[in-house]
Formats: sequence, C-alpha cells, structure tokens
Amino acid sequence: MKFGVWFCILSVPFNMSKLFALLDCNNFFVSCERVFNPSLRHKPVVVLSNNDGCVIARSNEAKALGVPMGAPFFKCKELLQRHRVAVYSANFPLYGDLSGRVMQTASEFTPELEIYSIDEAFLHLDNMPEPYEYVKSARETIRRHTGMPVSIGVAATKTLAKAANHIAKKHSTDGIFCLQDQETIDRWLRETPVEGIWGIGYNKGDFLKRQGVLTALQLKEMPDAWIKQNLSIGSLKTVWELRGIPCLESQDNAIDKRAITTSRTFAKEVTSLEELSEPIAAYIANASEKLRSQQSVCGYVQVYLTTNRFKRERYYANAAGIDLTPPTAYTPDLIAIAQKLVKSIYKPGYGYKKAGVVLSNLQPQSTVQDFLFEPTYDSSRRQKLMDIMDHWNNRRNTAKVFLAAEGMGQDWYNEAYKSKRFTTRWDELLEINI
DNA sequence: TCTGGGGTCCTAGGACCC
DNA sequence: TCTGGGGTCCTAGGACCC
Repeated sequence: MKFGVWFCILSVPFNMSKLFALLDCNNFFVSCERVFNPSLRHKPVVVLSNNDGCVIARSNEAKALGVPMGAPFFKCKELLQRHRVAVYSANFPLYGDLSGRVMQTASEFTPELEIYSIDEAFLHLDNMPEPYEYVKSARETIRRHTGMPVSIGVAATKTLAKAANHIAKKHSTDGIFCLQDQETIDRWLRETPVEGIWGIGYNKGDFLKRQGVLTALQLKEMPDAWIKQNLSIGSLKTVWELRGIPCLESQDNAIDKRAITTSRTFAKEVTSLEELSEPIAAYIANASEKLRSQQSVCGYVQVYLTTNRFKRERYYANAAGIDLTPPTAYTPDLIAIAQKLVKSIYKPGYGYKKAGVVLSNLQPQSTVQDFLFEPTYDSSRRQKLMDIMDHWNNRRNTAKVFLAAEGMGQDWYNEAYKSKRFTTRWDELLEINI
C-alpha cells in the first residue's frame, strides 16, 4: 500500500506542474429544463426522481425556499404548491443528450477531458500559464453553444479543484475560482468542515468529528499512519490531495463499465409473480442493450426484489444470481434466466415495491472463447438478431422493437410532470409560435 | 397513500490450502 | 483426533459519489 502512494509522487515529473479544472453544470437537471423553457429562468424549479419519488435537483430559488435535497415529494408537495414551484418528472433522455453536448464542447478545450458524471468533468490544464482566462472562455463557449450555465474550479489536485468549484458556485460572480496560492488554500481549509471534503462522507465525517478533527485543515495535518489505520487508503489519498499532491489517477473514459444495473420503484405494490415478470424482462432488455453498446458480454446475472423499505412490518428483500457459461449478451436467454431467478426468490403474500437486475463479470465480446457444447453469443445468428434490434431501437422516432415478455409498458411508474424529449424525438421537437 | 437510480472502490471475513 | 499459523482468493456489504 505504501508503495502505491509513493508511486503517486514518483509518477509526476518534478518539472511538470499539474493543474486540474473541474467543470460542473449548475443545478444540472433544472438547467436542462430551462434550456427548452426559458420562462423557468429566475423562478423556483425542482426535478423529481423516477416515480416522482424525491426531489433530486433544485434551482437556486427553490433552495432558497428551503426545499431539501432528496426530500420525498409527498412531504414537500404542499410547500412547493404554496410557492408555485415548477415541478418536473425526471427526463433522462433529455439530460443525457444535453450532457453529451456540454462534454463535446468542453473537450475542444483540452486534449484530456475526464467525464466524471453526467454533469461534471475534469479538464487537464497542466502547465497552463493563464488558466483563469482559458476556463473563462470555455465557460462562455459552453453557454453559447448549449445554453448550459457551468461553474469551473481550478487547482493543483482534483480534490482541491472540487473545492474551488464549490467556492466558484457560492462566492464568485463569474462562476470561476482558481484555488492556487497556499495562503488562500489554507484559509479555505480552515473554514471548511471536514465532511465538506470530497471523499469524506457522513460516516467518516462523523468519526473524524468524534476524534476532534473538525476542519479540513486539521485533517490535512493528521499523520499518515493515523489516517491509514483509522480510515482507509482512499482517505489517505484525499489527505495528500489536500496537501497539493495529486494522487487520484486518471479515469480512462474508454474503460467500459464493470457492472450494469437497471431497477425501478413501482407506483403501487406488486403481489403476483406474473406481474413481476414483465418489469424484470424489461429491465433485462434495457441492461443488455447497454451491455451490447459497449461490445461486452456478461458472465453473471443477478435479480433482486424488495418490499417497501420504509415499512417495518412484513419486510422482505432477497436476491439471486447465477454464473453464465458461456457469457452472453443475448436478451432472450438473459430474460429466461432472470425469470427463473425471480421465481426462486419470490414469496407469495408480500407487496413488492422495487425490483432490479444486475449484469456483472463483464468482458469484451471479442475475448470470449468458443465453447464445445454451447453456442456462444457471437458464433450464432443471435448476435445478428440483437444487432438488428439495437439498430432499429437506436433510430430516432421509430417504434421500439421489444420482446413480448416485456409487456406493453403498463402504468408501473408515476411521471406526472414530464417534459418532452426535445432533442431525441422528432415528434417532440420544441414548437415556436411566431 | 406517497420515500430514486446507477455506479466504483475498499474491507472484513469465510473458504480453502499448505 | 487434536493442535497452530500463514497465505490466497472470493464475495457480500459498507461507504462514497453524483
């Protein structure tokens, strides 16, 4: 482990000055809705999670009204109505498309762009002489090309760039902050509670506070051995990053996912095995489409079920999985296996509230060896059938091809406040009346 | 009545072997 | 049959992130 940390230092040549910019879209989902509906600007807006369950994005005006992040919709509905807050159901096709446009524009400003999440990316700006002017121009270009407001923080490590971004959002007038001179860094560290650091969550923050480590500055000054013994090697990296030593490796964006999950909460409780079969089939179809889009096959499939986790009485949750030999990405086989798995964990007499599937042990389709007795995914007509289905389903504005097992898309979920898919469906284009 | 979804990484502990 | 220590590998679950 020690070697790993030393390697972090040695891998940075001394004459090379590392510099990172963290670009973060402001209130991303809300901003997406505003791009296509400018009348929402300067008004309180929230976006709800799937099934209209929780608040997952808030405009600054909604934050000012005291709408908490993650608040269950039913608990704050009255507050939202009272203040005439605009409410939207999550529209992930729209957000994913806008995210792609923002990242594309950002990538024109750096040879190395690390996409960290749907609304965040690190730009590598090593040895950049005038980072402020540079990211300012990036920010303006993104705004002009996509309509998306972003904040940018610049610093010598990713953890500090994250902090700089936070300062840019809260305190700067132009959405940009460079956290570079040591005096400013230490002043910020002194004023920041330890749980405000990227990588220190609720549990570690709570532990640190009980140990008397209250601020980011105190954390930075704790001995390495203590951090390693009481927290983890990951936390030690965080501490070194606070000291200005880059320890977080680049995430190669080309690396494929290690697992693919699809799950949903149902609008109502589902009781019969037959009713559970359809959403499970639909989740497998969804997950295996993602699997094929990264040219992978999966070697393990898992299915899980759970009743309402907020109800103490009659709670039941279970999962079952199975190794796949040979690994596959063939939807019909995966559905058949998933149906057997769900049957093995289903218990009658319970009202199920959520179900999901996980595809894991992913490997590139090209490396799968031939099996003597079993046809592999790519050695038969199966792959061709999937290719045709994917091709058809990826065309914009065509009816989706799906398997009968997925059902006709009953009203499993709530989404009462959904905006149109302005950028991915011809029949939902924005209409302008002149 | 109504409480999200999709990831990654690390660690503790069990199984197994010598 | 009982005794011990040390190592690897795997997996479930915790912690964290957006």
